[in-house]
Amino acid sequence: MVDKVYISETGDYEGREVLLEGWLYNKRSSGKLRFLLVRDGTDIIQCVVFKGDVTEQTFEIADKIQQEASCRIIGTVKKDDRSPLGYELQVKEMEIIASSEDYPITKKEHGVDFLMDHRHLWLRSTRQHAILRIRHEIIRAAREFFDRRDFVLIDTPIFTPNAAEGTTNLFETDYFGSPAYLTQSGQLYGEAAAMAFGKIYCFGPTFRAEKSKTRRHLTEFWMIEPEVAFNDLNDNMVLAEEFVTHIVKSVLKNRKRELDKLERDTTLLEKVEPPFPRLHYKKAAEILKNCEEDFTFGDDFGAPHETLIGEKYEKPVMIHHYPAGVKAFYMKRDPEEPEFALAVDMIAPEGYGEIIGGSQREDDHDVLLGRIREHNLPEEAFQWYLDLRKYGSVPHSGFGLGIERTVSWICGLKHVRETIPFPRLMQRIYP
RNA sequence: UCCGGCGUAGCUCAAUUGGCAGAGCGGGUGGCUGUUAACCACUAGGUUGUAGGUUCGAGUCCUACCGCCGGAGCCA
Repeated sequence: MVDKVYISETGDYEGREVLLEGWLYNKRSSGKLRFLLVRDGTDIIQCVVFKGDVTEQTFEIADKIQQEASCRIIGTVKKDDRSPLGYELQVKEMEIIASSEDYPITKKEHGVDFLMDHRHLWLRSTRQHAILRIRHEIIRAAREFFDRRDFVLIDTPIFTPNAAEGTTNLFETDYFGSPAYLTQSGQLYGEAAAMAFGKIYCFGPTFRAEKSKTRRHLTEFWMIEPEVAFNDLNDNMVLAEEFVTHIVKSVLKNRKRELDKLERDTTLLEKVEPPFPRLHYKKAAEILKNCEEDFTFGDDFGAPHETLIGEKYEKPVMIHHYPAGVKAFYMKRDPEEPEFALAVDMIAPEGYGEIIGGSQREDDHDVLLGRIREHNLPEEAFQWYLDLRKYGSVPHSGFGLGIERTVSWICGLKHVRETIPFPRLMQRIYP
């Protein structure tokens, strides 16, 4: 009985006969030789079929097998320095499990739209493997970071009865005859959980119905949001920079191969280390003034502004104390300068823009109630949220990190659509 | 919603001033004992996004529409 092995394990079987199961990635030939590149998800191995070594039937199979046909191959593992894997398989027998007629994704380049129409098949390519393995590592490291610090994972609801910040950018669904909305953030529920458990995080999909057609936007994306009781804005920034550092270091350590595959220059990633530069909004606005970029003091920063500031530093930058008027109702204002909110955005370097948005939350019941009224929000819907300020309110803060933008930055991609297995964009909900 | 760009073979693209619609890849057939996006020869493959207009003649110029891409706003 031959051992069935994964390609990633073949190094342990040098000189031995093994059984591989996989799909044909590519095929080349030369006279009486057939070179089959076979993948099984763990890696790719070149299988060499020599006409003199196999039956006529096996050689025929090796000759005719189509791209992405599934197959079973028995052969001997041989060390070979010409192989990227270090090993290849000298084939003895093979069989086709299922054929693959006219596989649409060929070896030549394709356009993005075509590839996105075939996203279910595109996932089989090596570049997508590298990106999605890095995504996995980022998520793994993010959870590890909070788990090690004894944060409790609290899953927040996806159906919500009302909008946190107005309904225009929310997806509405029919919830047994009443409108319900897909969540745009777990934060408010995270605050309730932080009052119960002290330090928590939530991790789940979020939905924005904004008609954004840019390389940074998805309508469905994943966000990881910690919330910590008794943390002020400064604690929040320390947590954020340590968190991002842990993620970057984990990827550099555990996914070197994938970064190489993507030809990512890791020079700047290797410099990610606390402390990150911190910029008061006023200071950031001053930088923009010197850049001749169109900007009015008091406005929020647009994407070009963020890029400009982000490119001035080698590490991620944290901009804090935004004008209260441009920020959400739940953000606490600085008692020293009440025109500014205790908010912080983290801007990734190399033009990747905002990856984190966070703040210290308003913890005073009456002030918060006033804000809800100022914003014309439905007061009754926020009773439970106001309760958190009625029963033992404490200073607290948190932030949300966008997974796809983080993957995009760390992988050095120019578009977020490749960072999620099945992206949902304004113009795309297939496949 | 606004601004800009692009729609030609299954895919990626070319077609000079408006003058015979082409190449590579992929498919098919044949050849080669070490290929690395293998190579070589042959072969099939087209309502040039749609509708109208200008012209002797439109892939090319004009109008409208459709689709996609990028950017702005909004945000992670």
